[in-house]
Amino acid sequence: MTKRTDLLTGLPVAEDGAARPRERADAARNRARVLAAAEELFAAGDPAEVTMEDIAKAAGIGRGTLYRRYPDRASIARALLDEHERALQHEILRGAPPLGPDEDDPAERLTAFYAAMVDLLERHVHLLLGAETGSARYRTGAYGFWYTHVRVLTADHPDPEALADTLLAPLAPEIYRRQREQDISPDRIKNALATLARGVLTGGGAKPPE
Amino acid sequence: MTKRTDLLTGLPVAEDGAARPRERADAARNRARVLAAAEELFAAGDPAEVTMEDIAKAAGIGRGTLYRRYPDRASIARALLDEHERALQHEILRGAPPLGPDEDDPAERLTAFYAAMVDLLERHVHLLLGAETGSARYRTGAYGFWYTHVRVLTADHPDPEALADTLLAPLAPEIYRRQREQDISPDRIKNALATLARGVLTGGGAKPPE
DNA sequence: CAGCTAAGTGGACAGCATGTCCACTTGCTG
DNA sequence: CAGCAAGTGGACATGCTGTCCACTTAGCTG
Repeated sequence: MTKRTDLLTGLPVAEDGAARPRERADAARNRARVLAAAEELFAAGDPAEVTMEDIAKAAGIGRGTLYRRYPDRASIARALLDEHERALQHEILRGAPPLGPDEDDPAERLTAFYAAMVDLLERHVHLLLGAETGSARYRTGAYGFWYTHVRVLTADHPDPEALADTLLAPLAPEIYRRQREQDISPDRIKNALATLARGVLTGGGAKPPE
Repeated sequence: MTKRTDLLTGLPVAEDGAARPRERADAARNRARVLAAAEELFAAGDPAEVTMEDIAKAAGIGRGTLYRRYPDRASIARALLDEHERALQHEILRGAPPLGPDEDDPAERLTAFYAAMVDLLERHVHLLLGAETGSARYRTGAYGFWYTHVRVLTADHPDPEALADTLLAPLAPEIYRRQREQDISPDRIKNALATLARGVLTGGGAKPPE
């Protein structure tokens, strides 16, 4: 098992809550450089092509220093992404309707969730693509959160577990990029997803008469 | 631009339809070995981890020989996958209802398509995972076919282009693998997808009263 | 303010996969 | 059976990964 590290600082997590030595000034400066350089590189081209070497060079530090904090490209992207995802998660847990828990109609709440995710994707696809492509994505903490949320929203259906992954699939960053590359606007994507949400959660979906 | 090669034989495609020299016996034997070895390797572990070197070694040929026909792992997986996908495509174009063109209800035809794709996934996830993970998948000829099919089925909706990618997303091999790893049976996945198909295509989905 | 120590740094290194190249071998045809 | 194009396979150059360790430096302590 690899040692757990804090997402933002990249420092080892104190498992026992013991006081952790303060981050040194030079380390903090370099960390900031790394994040800034990485953000820029991810935005500039295909995030999947960005290497640890690129980031180290762009940040003006050595490879060893970079690896000291971040074991791979994905962890850097996640650090950059973290606060944005947290903000949305907070909205869902504590915010106002239609996103928050006081919304009564699951279809509308799912629709709002989809819309919020599209906004997140629109602003940060490059980070999401840099973070985890393919299978690794599903092992992320963030995915777990979205999964649980959708599973709860579909609780009235016979098989929420199977539905949840199905309903989250269209939010995969690769899909979003493809749609945007085809000049499909965020609003059109939101509408398509709303159709999905309402179609699945609004009474319909019963098997037609045999 | 890379030179186009035939999916099955890996030989250069004659752009002008000129007669192509017959494949030599030793070449044919090695091609068979490559495909057999690759099939086995893909099935054995994580297809994404299989390297060209592994395949060459398992097939008992040199790396140069392997690269002569197949430029990368994905093209080998596609060669193995090709006939299976073609069979399904044929069913869709010429087969009987509910998969074929004589099916009148788009919801039922989409449901049948989903079910057929789940069968394909169940049998060949390892090949699909070996073929193209992430973005490359959408540049495949096969994906284009599925896309067109779904776009036609959703033609009555205001935005079939946006919907098509959305509805295809849950069929991504990574999603399927994740669901199966969670012990969700193919049947449950088919049902979830049927919910989707019928929800979106059966009248529902209208915005609720304001 | 000087000395100490652990945190921090960066480049060297070994490992591994890729993709190309080319001298050699072999199947096929005439 | 001779000639040649197709086919073969391993060597090579390249690029990225992740680790390691000798050196540097920030910041505490007396």
